[in-house]
Amino acid sequence: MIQPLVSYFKKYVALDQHEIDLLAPRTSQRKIKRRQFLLQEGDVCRHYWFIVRGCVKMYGVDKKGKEHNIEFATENEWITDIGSFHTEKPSKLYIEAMEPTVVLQVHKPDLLFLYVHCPKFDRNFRVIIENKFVELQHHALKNISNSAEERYLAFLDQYPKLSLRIPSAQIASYLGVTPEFLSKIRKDVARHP
Amino acid sequence: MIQPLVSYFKKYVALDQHEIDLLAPRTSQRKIKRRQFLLQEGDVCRHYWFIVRGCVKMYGVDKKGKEHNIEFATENEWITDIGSFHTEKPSKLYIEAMEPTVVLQVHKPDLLFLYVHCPKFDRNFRVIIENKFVELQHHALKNISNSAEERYLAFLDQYPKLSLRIPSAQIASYLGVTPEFLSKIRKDVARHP
DNA sequence: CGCGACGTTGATTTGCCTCAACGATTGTGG
DNA sequence: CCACAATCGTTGAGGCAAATCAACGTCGCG
Repeated sequence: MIQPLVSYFKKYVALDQHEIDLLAPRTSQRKIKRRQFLLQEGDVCRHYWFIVRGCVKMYGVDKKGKEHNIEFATENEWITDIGSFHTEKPSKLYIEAMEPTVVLQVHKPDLLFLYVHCPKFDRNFRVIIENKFVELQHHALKNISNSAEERYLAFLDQYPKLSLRIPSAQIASYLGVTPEFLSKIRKDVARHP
Repeated sequence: MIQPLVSYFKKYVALDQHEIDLLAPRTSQRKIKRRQFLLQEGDVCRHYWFIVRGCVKMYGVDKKGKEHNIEFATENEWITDIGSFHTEKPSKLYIEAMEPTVVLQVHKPDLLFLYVHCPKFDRNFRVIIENKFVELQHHALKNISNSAEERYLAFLDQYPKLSLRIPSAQIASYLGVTPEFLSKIRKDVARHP
């Protein structure tokens, strides 16, 4: 059942049988429907989730009630609110399924156990978060230096599959523009190839 | 000489004498003047830098030649272009001193040596990057969900010392607004307490 | 069938940018 | 020690990118 996860770690430092045996009993599979939540504002985030199948979004809600996406995750990606996970303070974020989704979740005490008993997990999760950091930094820089149209084209370029899979209003939220304005951008882009 | 760094690690998982002895010969102190660079676009980033004294900014330059700050670092903080450091591809970023600055730098082969020979460094650098990730995520979310004035006030609140230490044009660049517009914000804020 | 999710369009408004100009400092070389 | 340049913050006029608000068409689905 944790086969997707074992394959995933081969990209970093592959796990040996002993490590797989440590990991397997500390993950649990969970199925969530479209529009269900893995995390809601106010919850303390106590898990890392590995997406086996499906697609989720992570977002914050501003004082006017608008949602602002900061991260998407699909097959073979990890998602969690690292801030809340560490501090054990209530999260200000939501993680919600955009499709029927299957995750493997690792509970915080189990992850700490893995860190303590096997340094390779420290290593692997260090590299995972480094990659996430690079991606986020790239996104943050583009957001302050490029126009909305440039950001949209960059998104299509960087996440071609995702852009076909999720509603464009979700992309708009991630890019920091309104759905209406993104619609205009799409029209312009279609006109001017 | 590496005393500031040893003290720093006590915040995470403190180093024992053996680990200090591994680390010390693998750091080198470097002094850079105001406006000098630790990294320029096109360089491959081969170091982690720990700021002992001073202050640096990391930024990208857009096609119109404008600088956009994505990170500041001051005493007891690490800075590097993690993307370039990992891939060994040329960086698209600059790291420039805003004040006369003293850093301890760790060269990539030395860091890899530390990772391999002592798991505690994996652990510590995992936690360091996790904290940086949380900070960046916070910033990215604010940038798409708040007005320029709200972002400015949040910056003052989160980095009160830094906001007194660096020119406000640098803050404007970090917040994604022009210096002129930030000036107007400051006037409004001063008027309306 | 009817309802909610989704995308689109247009009219109007606004937050922020551009450009240009101007003091106030600070630094620096003659 | 002064002249001069460079940096830094500020102000104002005008313009544009993107938001707001409202309305409408289409689709998929319960």
